[in-house]
Amino acid sequence: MIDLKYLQKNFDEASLTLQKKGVEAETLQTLQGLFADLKQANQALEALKAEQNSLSKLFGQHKRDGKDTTVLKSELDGLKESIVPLQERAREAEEALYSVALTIPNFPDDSVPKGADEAENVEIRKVLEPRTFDFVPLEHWALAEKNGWIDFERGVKLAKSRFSVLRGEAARLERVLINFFLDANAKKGFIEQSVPFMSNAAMLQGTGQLPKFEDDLFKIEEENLYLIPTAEVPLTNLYHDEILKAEELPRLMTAYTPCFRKEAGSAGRDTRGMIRQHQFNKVEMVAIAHPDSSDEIFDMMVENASDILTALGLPHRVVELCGGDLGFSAARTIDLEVWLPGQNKYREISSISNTRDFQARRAKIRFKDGKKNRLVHTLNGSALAVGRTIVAIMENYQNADGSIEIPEVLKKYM
RNA sequence: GGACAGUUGGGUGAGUUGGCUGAAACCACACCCCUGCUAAGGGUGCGUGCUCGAAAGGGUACCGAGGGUUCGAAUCCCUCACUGUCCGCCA
Repeated sequence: MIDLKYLQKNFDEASLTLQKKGVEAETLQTLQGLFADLKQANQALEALKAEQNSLSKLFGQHKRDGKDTTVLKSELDGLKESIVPLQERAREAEEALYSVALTIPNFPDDSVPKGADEAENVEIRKVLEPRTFDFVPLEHWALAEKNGWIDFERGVKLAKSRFSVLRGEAARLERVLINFFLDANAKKGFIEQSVPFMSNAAMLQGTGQLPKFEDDLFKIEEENLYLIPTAEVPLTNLYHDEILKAEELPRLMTAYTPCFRKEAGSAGRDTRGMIRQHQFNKVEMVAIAHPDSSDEIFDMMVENASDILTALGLPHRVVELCGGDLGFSAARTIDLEVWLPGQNKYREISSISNTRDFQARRAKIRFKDGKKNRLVHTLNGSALAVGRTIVAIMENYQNADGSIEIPEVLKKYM
């Protein structure tokens, strides 16, 4: 959630900044109005409550002293009655405020490039030269068929479309990649965690998936739980509603989890192959950081993910997202896009974001800064998406006969 | 799934004949003093959110969550969640 007090004091600036993310000034006007309403409603209510409290105290005293209380009682009865509508008004004002506030995206950093969509993202650098093929490289789904690696049909039979089954070497490669990623992250100081793959609504609100993006989540109705769309949710919320000591920062965490997404709104996109599945595996990094060091940690996370791709010998590029392509919670995001020779294009394989205090405010994650409690910064990033790494290995390491080499660094794991 | 018990501040834990308890005491922690050596003594401070205030300080809310009774609830009632124990079931 954005800082409403900041919005109130710096409306024009804030409104300009959020334009980058496509938020209308009008919406912010409304929000500001609701914030003022709530304040006013609370002030009126609290004044009466104060009176009620002190008179009730007096009432008790009179009772004990055996004094007459009939006058006080009728006064209090009147007060009580006049409090009811104020209470209702305050409740409504709060509801109205949050129903809007929770749907406003984070402020992008000043450094974020302007732009409407992914076409205007900015390439920062390329790493590794794509190899040249003396044959026409195949797409991964064709290679999967040749090698019997992926059973798309039976995945659909077991669940529904956008589910698949990995077989033999491919299944093993998946397991090996997870280990490789976790080990690499551990070397950078990320502590491995094994977390629930389901999450309750409060946690999902903490990281920003709810209430706005409920349609993207698989929900278990009877239990009031959701399948996690990313390990960012459990990892970040590990410290939900906690106050950490300054010296406990940063907390660096990593976890392997499957991720579940309905992919609502991407109908027809990437339907062939395993680029976009309802369930995919991912190893995630999350950092809970002191505000002063979140930029430094962000760079470290980008470097870590990029280094992993380099170690796998996978050509990729580092891309800074423009305002229009930035996610809801992110102040800044760098994507790593891996080269897919079969598709002849770069495709996202990792996304690293600094959400600043946006998630921390929702999830109430603070730290003691001397006497005061301050919001932490939270960061998250994939290192890496497992399924897409398999796709990248297949396409980049394919031979003319359709067989696939295993990258050197993975051989000791296989 | 069934039965019973419980859920208070960083921890242990009082308070459950409703008011003087936002919360005793102890521990932990921070600062200060004494002392002078590996141990101890004394003092002060020490929950969170919102809000008013330049600050000092004040108001309000929170004793698992939500609702109810009442002039007034940590204390009474209802619903739910969670924890513990026993039974059942089970990888």
